[in-house]
Amino acid sequence: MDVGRIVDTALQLIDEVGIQALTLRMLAEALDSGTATLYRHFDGKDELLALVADRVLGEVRVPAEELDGLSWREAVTVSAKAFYGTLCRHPNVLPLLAAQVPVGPNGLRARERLITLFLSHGFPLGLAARAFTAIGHYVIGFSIQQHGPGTPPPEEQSQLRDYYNALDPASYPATTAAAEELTSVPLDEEFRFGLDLLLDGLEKAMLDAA
Amino acid sequence: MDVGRIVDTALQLIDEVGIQALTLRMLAEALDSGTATLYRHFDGKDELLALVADRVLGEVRVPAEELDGLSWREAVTVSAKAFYGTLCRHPNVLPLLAAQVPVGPNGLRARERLITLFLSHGFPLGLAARAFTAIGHYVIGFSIQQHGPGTPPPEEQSQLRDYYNALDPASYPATTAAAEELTSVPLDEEFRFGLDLLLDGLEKAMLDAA
DNA sequence: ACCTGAACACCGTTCAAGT
DNA sequence: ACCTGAACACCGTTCAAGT
Repeated sequence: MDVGRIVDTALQLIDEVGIQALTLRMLAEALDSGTATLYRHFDGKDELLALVADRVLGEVRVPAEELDGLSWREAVTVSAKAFYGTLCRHPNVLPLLAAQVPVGPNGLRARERLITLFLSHGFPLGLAARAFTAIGHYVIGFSIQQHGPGTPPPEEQSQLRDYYNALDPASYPATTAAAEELTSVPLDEEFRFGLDLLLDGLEKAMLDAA
Repeated sequence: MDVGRIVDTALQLIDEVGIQALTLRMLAEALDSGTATLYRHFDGKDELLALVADRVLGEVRVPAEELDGLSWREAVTVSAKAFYGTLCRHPNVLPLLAAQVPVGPNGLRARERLITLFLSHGFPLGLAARAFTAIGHYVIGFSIQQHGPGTPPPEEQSQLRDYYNALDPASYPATTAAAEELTSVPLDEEFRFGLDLLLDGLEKAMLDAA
């Protein structure tokens, strides 16, 4: 039994039941083993979870050919969407990615690629570094807010709308007026909206720097 | 013993030891009580944590007078900085705020106020709603990334720089080149940078809509 | 009627005993 | 030398017994 299979199984279980509900006993049983055996392959639950987080980051696939010939703006959009898509496939893993700066091998590779992308399009080093950080924050922040109170996404959206609509309009005139807008916009579209805000800002920063 | 005192004490303990390390026994002892007694005031640890999260949101104070006469851009900046400042005082609470859409009374009030701010400056309803979401995502996402691997902020920044610098420059040329930029920029400045990107984008969206 | 000590089922982790 | 059953300390939660 190698670490890869343990991490794969842990990710599968987390996708099904969440981080909170994953227990080492459950994981051991799924691997036809015992909890004590697991400890021979990693140092504790926290380290295992870090491996799972990096495993998910490794799932983000942006073939270099796909970015060839694109403007930096298009290339960043493709990359951010790929990242976002992967996070949406593993919503239960999001708290792990948000809780700390990812420094596993796959996290480092992703960081390296995006900073290189900015540099290759003439961004000054400082702007490239901060652009990377801002976009990373945005994608993770957006994804984590989206997959909120545990319930499945479609249910949740309409539940949230019901909640907003049930509020007293006298106390919350703006929130109730915007209830439809806050919850009915397709999430992909809302993701694009915020991303475009950031890209508009970066475009302006590049013009100002030139 | 009222719920307010329980939540205040829980927040104090979380500020000191973190969410993971807070136990109901510890909380009960700090209140000179027993765990069973706590359950008469809330339904379980999760509900208590939701109360703590909303308690923190209630700490964000932006007096209406302070926003009088400001442009929407200035007013949003003041509000976002106040929010950010409060989150920095309670970094251990961040995972709670990121894990779900805050629907407690203080969360609702904050949402209402910011959407109203946009509306009062002529933003269309849809743009106001999405601007609120984008900025909320950004502030929480930025804050949560900033307070990463458990270690205190100053240590962490230099630790992270050492980590980046120790990488093989042949494998990670961009990351090592940007190591200084990634970790040495004052955090407040970096926060402002990303926020300004968003505000630039919103300004453009307003011009396009007009 | 209200409160709570003590117990319950279960967790992450460890280690002495097995092979 | 390697593996692991069984135990340890402790968790969130519950309830029957006290006041």
